[in-house]
Amino acid sequence: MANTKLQILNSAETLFAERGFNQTSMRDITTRANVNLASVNYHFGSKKNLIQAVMARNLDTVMDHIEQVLGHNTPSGVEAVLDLIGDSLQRLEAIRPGASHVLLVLLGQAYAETQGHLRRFIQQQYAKPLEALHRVLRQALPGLSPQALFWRLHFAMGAFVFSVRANQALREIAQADYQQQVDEQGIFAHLKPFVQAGLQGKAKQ
Amino acid sequence: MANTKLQILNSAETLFAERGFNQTSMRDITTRANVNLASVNYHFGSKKNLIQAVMARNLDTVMDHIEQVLGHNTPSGVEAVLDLIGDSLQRLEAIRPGASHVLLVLLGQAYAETQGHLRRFIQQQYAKPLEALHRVLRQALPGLSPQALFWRLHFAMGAFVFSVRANQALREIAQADYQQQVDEQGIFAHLKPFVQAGLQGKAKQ
DNA sequence: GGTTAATTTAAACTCCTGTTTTAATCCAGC
DNA sequence: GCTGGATTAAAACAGGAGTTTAAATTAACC
Repeated sequence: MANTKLQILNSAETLFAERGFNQTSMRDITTRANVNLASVNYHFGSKKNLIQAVMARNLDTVMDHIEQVLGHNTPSGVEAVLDLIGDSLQRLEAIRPGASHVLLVLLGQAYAETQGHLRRFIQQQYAKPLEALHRVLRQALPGLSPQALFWRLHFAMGAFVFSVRANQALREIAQADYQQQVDEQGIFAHLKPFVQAGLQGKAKQ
Repeated sequence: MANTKLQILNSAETLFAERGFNQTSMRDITTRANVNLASVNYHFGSKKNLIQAVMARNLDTVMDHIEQVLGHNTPSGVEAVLDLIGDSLQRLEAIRPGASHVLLVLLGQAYAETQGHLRRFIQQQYAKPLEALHRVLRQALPGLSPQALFWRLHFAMGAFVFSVRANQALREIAQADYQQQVDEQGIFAHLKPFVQAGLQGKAKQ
């Protein structure tokens, strides 16, 4: 069946998001998917390829939307750009519930891993929409030098990615210390003003 | 010799910072240190304990300084708090060159790991200075609710930690794309205004 | 319906991991 | 100089990892 491939993809996606790439073995994946161990290598070639496939399935949706929107309008202002990203994630979430969380966790791991093969994969595979995003942000932040923008974008991504990565732990702490029930969107609501202010803050000196 | 323990510590520190905890095997460590494989378990008990020992050696210096300064003065304003952290890192750097970079990379990994045993270790071991830092930041940012401050602190840490974690890759990109030579302090110079603006940005709604 | 290709299966393979064991060696203190 | 605890050394251990193999099964096509 072509079902096997899909079951592997779903199983891997769930486990990757829960435990991370390295903490998830092929045996974990195939057991959960009720398929044979060797089928992963048969259908995907290697674990590395499977990781990229899981990544691509989620990121494609988001990047397609971003590319499409930026093809028509040019959002003005940092907030509009951040909203575009938020909207794209919500679109993914509508298509497959839970997928936006999964994607963010995977993204976090992709940028946190030492080797960086996933990071290269992303930058090559989605060069066009990423460049478009960079372009509108340059326009929205004319006061920043290219270097400053480069770093701030990565700081923003770091804040983003980190908050999702440590999501579970942080949510537990937040709940214990502040009796505060937090969901994914609640975190995003806190994140947006932070990133927006950080990007717009006046440059050094 | 008591030298063995120190050589292990130094070797592990270097390799952890370069490749990460999981990508560094005990054999890597002992080979580099020119000591026997079993000596790690003899002197430290386990790899997990070794990781904590490496962490503690660096974090102790920084936290001691922070605790001491906050015991005397109360810095007013976000910038002063950020400068205190920066100064503490520079102090560590003065004692052992390269150590501040190592510490930041280790911190990043500590907060990025899935299990989080290092995160718990840090929060227990350094509860007092961390609480003091939290206190002065509350005073410096009276407009933020406890919940908002909680999240922004973690966003800030994420930006911080991420930028150091992806340090090597980002520096290569920055150099290739912008002919920009960047060192550790150069990144910090970019980071400070971002975090400062992010922390001070007006809360949502 | 028989043939061929695609897929699934069970098992083994190879490599690497952290840890433990047991013997050898070192080095004080008497 | 000898004794006894501390340290180092070589080797093996036990378990888990990703991948490969070769046979069995299923599916598709003429």
